[in-house]
Amino acid sequence: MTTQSRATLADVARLAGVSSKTVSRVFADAGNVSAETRERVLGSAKRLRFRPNNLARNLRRGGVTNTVAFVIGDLTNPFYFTVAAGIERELALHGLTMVLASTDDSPDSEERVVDALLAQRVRALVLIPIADDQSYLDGERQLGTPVVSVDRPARNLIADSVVLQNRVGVAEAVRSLTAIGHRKIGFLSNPAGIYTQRERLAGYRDALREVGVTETAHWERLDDDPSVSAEYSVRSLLALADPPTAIVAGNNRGSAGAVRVLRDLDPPVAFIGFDDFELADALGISVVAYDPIELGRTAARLALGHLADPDSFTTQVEIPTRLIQRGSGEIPPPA
Amino acid sequence: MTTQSRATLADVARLAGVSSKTVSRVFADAGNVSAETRERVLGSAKRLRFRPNNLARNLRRGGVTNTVAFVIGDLTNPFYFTVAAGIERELALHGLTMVLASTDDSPDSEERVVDALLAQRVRALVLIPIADDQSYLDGERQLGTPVVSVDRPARNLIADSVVLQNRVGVAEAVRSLTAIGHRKIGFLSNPAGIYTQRERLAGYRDALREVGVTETAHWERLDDDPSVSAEYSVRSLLALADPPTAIVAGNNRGSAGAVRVLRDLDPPVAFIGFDDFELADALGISVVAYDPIELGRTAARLALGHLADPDSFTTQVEIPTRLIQRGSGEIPPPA
DNA sequence: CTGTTAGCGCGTTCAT
DNA sequence: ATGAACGCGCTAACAG
Repeated sequence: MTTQSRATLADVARLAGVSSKTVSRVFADAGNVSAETRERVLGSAKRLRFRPNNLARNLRRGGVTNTVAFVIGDLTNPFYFTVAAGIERELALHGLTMVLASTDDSPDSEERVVDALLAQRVRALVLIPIADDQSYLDGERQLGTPVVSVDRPARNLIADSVVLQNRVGVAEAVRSLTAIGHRKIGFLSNPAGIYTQRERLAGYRDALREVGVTETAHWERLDDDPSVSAEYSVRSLLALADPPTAIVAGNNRGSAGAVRVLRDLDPPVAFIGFDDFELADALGISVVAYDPIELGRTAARLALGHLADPDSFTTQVEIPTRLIQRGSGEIPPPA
Repeated sequence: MTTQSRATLADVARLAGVSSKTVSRVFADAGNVSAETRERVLGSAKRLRFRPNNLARNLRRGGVTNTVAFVIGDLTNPFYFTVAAGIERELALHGLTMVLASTDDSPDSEERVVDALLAQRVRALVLIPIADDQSYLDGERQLGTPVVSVDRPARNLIADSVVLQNRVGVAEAVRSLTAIGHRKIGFLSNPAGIYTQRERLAGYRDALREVGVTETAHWERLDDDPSVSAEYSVRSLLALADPPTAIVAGNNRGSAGAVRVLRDLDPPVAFIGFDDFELADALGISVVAYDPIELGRTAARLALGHLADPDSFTTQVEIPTRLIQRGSGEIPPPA
């Protein structure tokens, strides 16, 4: 197989017997070209397998592309990817494409990955902050590139952000448990150090404080070690001298572990997870749910808004959560 | 907020008192520049918030970028995005980034989406074919752009492909059922029209034919309508005068439905699904599993291989599947 | 180790 | 309705 070289505007123009500008008009403006010339140009283009070069086009137009970057932590996490789906959809409505890059949840690689994307002249940057300082983006922001942080607020950077109603969502869940009499409620969190988990923990404490429970430390299983399984944490709670009658998980990792342990317990232990998951309905698991697609769409909309009006104020959006009762959260404490 | 204009190589060169080529060397070659000059250039660049423009760089270098396109059907499908994760990882190892575009499983939009990506001068194209003709890509392939189809073979196009061991995998699953005495085995498929499902159906028939069962039509639930729920299909099988004693599902959609229906059945009905899923182990569901990450990695490797050696032959790879027994597939037929 | 010249493929700005 | 000249930001190919 021989690899031929690519045809350019000029090649097409030569074959069609017109100037390159006319070909340019056919492929871009679509105006001021006679139908006959147009046909001839398109015919030549097809014969030469011509494809307009967006690199050159964008360069001439001032170095702006039609792509928006999304910097994601871990590509295998369904949550992140569903957010990506939302971003992609919203962008597609506006003729923009998404480039995706992963930091593999490594704070050190964040700046490197982001830099590489900015060098591609993306029009906007949506990111899930992993590092604990995003001040390196300030210059780019001042140059007019919209920056939107998702799931967690950016640190040391003025930027739009879209986060979940973490604290209120968990508080609502815990309140539903205290309302039916629970007072001994466990909380699972791993990794406990990140923003979302800290917020959810705060919500858990809020709701318990409302009913006079302030000593919660022994019911909290806060870890920052992926090797500590959620199953293990649940079992350690149940092994307490005074075990909880209900458990709340800060993420779907915790739910997966809890489901495995709590299924055949007698007396049953109430459970509410954060993040909905496939089959949760079939298993009767109550959860604090939200719309991850909407999270992505909202982030994309904020980016597009800044693109349309560079002088607009930065915005913080909270995506609502809602408690979905499916049984496991409605189990009362043993009499 | 005022948006300043972006600094260029020349701006940095002027401030540093060197030629633009020297600045270029600092940011690209990283060779043949004295440490002192280098420092001065980097200092000026920082002050001006200079960021190299990859568009211009790539244009000058012959219009080749560092991006590979992945055209995906439906971003919200966990299978697809896990494949994407594999692609991204493999590409990242080679300094390439992935751009992602979705056809929303609409055959009509495929060519449009692909065209837009090719105009961005991606170095290679990985796609999940949705349309039933990919001949429109032949010109691009002849120009040297590697094309790799994933999950399904491309139609009317010479291209590398990576598919699953669909037929063999399902045959193995069905054989495990016939081995313990099952003869009446149902098969769920929706959408039944696509390549993977047709292959899996063929595997199902293969294995049953081996034990002399050739009349399988009434146990096959083949639909091409998303509104027909898997639950409904399962129930319709169980409602037969002579209901199956085991059921095999062609995808995880079928598994989700089957799990809901089969949980509390007496006598129990054996079940094996295609595609592994979260909590399948906790639920004791046997499945035909494979490594979707590996599917993506392999696709990326094929693309990279063609990039390294444009004259290499096209390759068809089959990713192995394996039967994971977790209980549901080991239930014998009622005596 | 550093600079000069030319041009990647296209669109803009004029002109005709 | 069409064309000529120039330049977007950068790097290849040469000098020196």
